[in-house]
Amino acid sequence: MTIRIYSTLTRTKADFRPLVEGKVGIYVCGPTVYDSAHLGHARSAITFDVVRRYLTYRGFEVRLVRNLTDVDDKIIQRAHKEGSEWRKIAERYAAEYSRDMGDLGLLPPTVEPRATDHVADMQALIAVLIERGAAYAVNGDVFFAVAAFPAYGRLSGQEVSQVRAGSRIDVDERKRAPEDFALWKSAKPGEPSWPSPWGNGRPGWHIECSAMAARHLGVPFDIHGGGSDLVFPHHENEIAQSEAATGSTFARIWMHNGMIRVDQEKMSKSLGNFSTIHELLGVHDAETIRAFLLGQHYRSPVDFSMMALEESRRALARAYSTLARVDRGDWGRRPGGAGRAGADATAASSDWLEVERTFQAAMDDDFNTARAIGVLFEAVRSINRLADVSSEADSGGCVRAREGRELVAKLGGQVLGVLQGDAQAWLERDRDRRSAQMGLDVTWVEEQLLARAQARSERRWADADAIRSTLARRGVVLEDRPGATTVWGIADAEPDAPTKDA
RNA sequence: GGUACGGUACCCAAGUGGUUAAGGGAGCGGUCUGCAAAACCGUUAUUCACCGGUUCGAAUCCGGUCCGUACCUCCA
Repeated sequence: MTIRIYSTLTRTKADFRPLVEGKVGIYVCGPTVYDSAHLGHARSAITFDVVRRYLTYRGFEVRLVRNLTDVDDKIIQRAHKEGSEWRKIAERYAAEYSRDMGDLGLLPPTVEPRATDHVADMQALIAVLIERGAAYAVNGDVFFAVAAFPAYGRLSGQEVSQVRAGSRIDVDERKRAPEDFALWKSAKPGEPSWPSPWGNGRPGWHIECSAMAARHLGVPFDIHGGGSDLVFPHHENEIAQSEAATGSTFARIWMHNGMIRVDQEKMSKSLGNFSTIHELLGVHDAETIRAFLLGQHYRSPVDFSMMALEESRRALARAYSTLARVDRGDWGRRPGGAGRAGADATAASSDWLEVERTFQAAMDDDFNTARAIGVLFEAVRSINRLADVSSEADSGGCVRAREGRELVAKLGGQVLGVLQGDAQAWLERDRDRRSAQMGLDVTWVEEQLLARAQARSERRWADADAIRSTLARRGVVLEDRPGATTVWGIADAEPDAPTKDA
């Protein structure tokens, strides 16, 4: 089975054949480091983290390049506003981004190039463009001449005439045509600048990606990724610059992730409706955020809400409790559960080889993580069924359940970055976090548990139940396990009722 | 105005020509349990915004209508 990938360039899925057998080069547009990263940045990064992980799982040697734009108008503005130095701003937010991505469980990119380390590469590229007549210098600025690149607009489906009709284009007398864009900006007082053949200045935004991709992957390369809001003009301009300069294809496949929406609007800095990654990680586990994002296809817009995140948390908690159950060898408590039909279903769905094949088929189809997660949840149910009907720890059913547990952890962990690590520890962290959020006195809960255990051992059921109700009113739910042990957890909030915080 | 993408159950969501329309959340009924919880079983879309058309066959293709979102030089 071959992997099929949707390319924005062709608007269709096609079989993936890398340029070099067994190897894949990917370039993803990273952030401009002028402020904290929000969920939208996380989505893009996680999308391509999973692309990379899956291709690696399928045996490819992946080289992932994700840049940092560390010189830009917004960085300079921010520095002026804070009375700071632009390099310090860039440094601060680059470090924060790196920390956030690590916290979200992203594998570090193979290379994380910075624009300021590639100014010479950009200048060389600009020089070639001027030499070829695709760019022109005017008083220290250099512009790309869109007219010199007839294929301009192919990626976004825009026509130059229509672009020109757009009212948002800056009128700039120095440009030959309104759609031309800056490759090099002449230095202004108080702004960072580098010497160049056209005078002191700094690079335009688009040229950095062309230069860094060429430097770290060579041209052409396999996959270029980024948010769908970058299709026009950023990626369109990258193509124009790179292909006008080299005469060759730039990126073979263009992948774009969809935007995050809040109340039917795009989450963005300018609208102010964003949640930073750091804030979200204060409320939810990284894997919950990953599961939420990966629960829908990467190209679709996703509507963000705290309720939706909470649903993902519950789903993940269910999977984790199954893994933990297998780990502690909790077998055969409800032999009647599955029934005849259930037993057949179990046999069919606990064919782990088949499960892995189905998972692969989902991921092969343009990285359909939503379907892949569905496969994992079906496996979780099978594991529970097996555990329900099997009792001897060395019986076939228990062995199969353990194998299933390993498979779920392997696929989830290696490919999606969820369900990795110790299941019991995840559940405990989840409980601790939620009890803290509710302001629950854990010591008091433990005392109640002891009192109830005493009552139960004396068969004072009414007293035991009274304690259960008292705890329930505080949102604590009890689970009596085999033996004399009782574990406690936090009850799920009513779906429609807002969470009480008083 | 131009360019794309989308509208599937109570909610989220996968499915883009053909067996019972994934999965998750929520609800309800049941098994199990001292009572519970968890888990499991069953159940909640004869139907995929609406109207036409193509086809032996359509959620899926085509045309139209309505609604939503994004992009059109700040954006992941």
